[in-house]
Amino acid sequence: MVVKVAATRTVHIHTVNPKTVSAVKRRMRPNETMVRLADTFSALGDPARAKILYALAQEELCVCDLAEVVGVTESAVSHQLRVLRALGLVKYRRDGRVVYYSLADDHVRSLLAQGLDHAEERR
Amino acid sequence: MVVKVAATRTVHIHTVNPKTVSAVKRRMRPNETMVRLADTFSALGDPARAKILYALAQEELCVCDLAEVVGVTESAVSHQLRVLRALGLVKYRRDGRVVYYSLADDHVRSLLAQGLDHAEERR
DNA sequence: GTAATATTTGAACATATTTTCATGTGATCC
DNA sequence: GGATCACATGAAAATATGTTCAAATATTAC
Repeated sequence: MVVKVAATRTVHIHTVNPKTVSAVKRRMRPNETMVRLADTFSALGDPARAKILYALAQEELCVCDLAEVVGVTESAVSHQLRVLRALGLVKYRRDGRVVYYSLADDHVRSLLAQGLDHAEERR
Repeated sequence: MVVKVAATRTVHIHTVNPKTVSAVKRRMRPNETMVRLADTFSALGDPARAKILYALAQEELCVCDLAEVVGVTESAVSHQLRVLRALGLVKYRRDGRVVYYSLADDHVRSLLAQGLDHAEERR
């Protein structure tokens, strides 16, 4: 629906099913929550990071071994690990000059498993 | 470990735990699978798309109502719906000039639920 | 102390993603 | 038929993201 808001400006105020819209809006989670949700999924949404997490789902690994497993440079892995750390998805411990990373909790493990179900079920 | 591969070139051949590396590599899924996995998570990895999917997890909605719920333009929603369609995450039906979208299957619904668990559990 | 190793960091670059805006298409209403 | 509405699409613009390379930090070995 086109509505005139000034002599020269019009605006669309569409809502085909206003009741449905307000019901769904009411049930929508706060923006902050949805952004955090999206951030979590984003973390899994890059092949390198998905591989890192899948590898860590099996065993604790140090940066250089992760780089070898994933097939990218250590620097690239380190940058990715920083975002995973910031999201609280991985934790680490230092042993001498080697830093071992592992999954922060089982949430990620089950998200990965469920995502793989979907990705591997095939047409 | 730095290895000289030519008079002027050196290369790092790091592997702190070679056995672990080969074990994890052996269990790693094919690259194609991991890319598809990442693609699926990417779809959920944008706030607008996450909101769209969360809304559709409740009810079938048309494009303009989705735009209203999510708080972006219809054009933007339409573009996002195209990527969700391409990934087989949503389906749609036409009713006159209105197009109603809904979730393609329950996979996404459970991924969303599980992601929300993580996003809402606090710190 | 110096040298070497494992990792982190910063900045530049390349690439991808998202939104906007204008236009195109299909359907209904008159 | 023409006008309008709901949606889709393309290209440009604005952002964001990921990798690379060089340099910095932390730890150990000597």
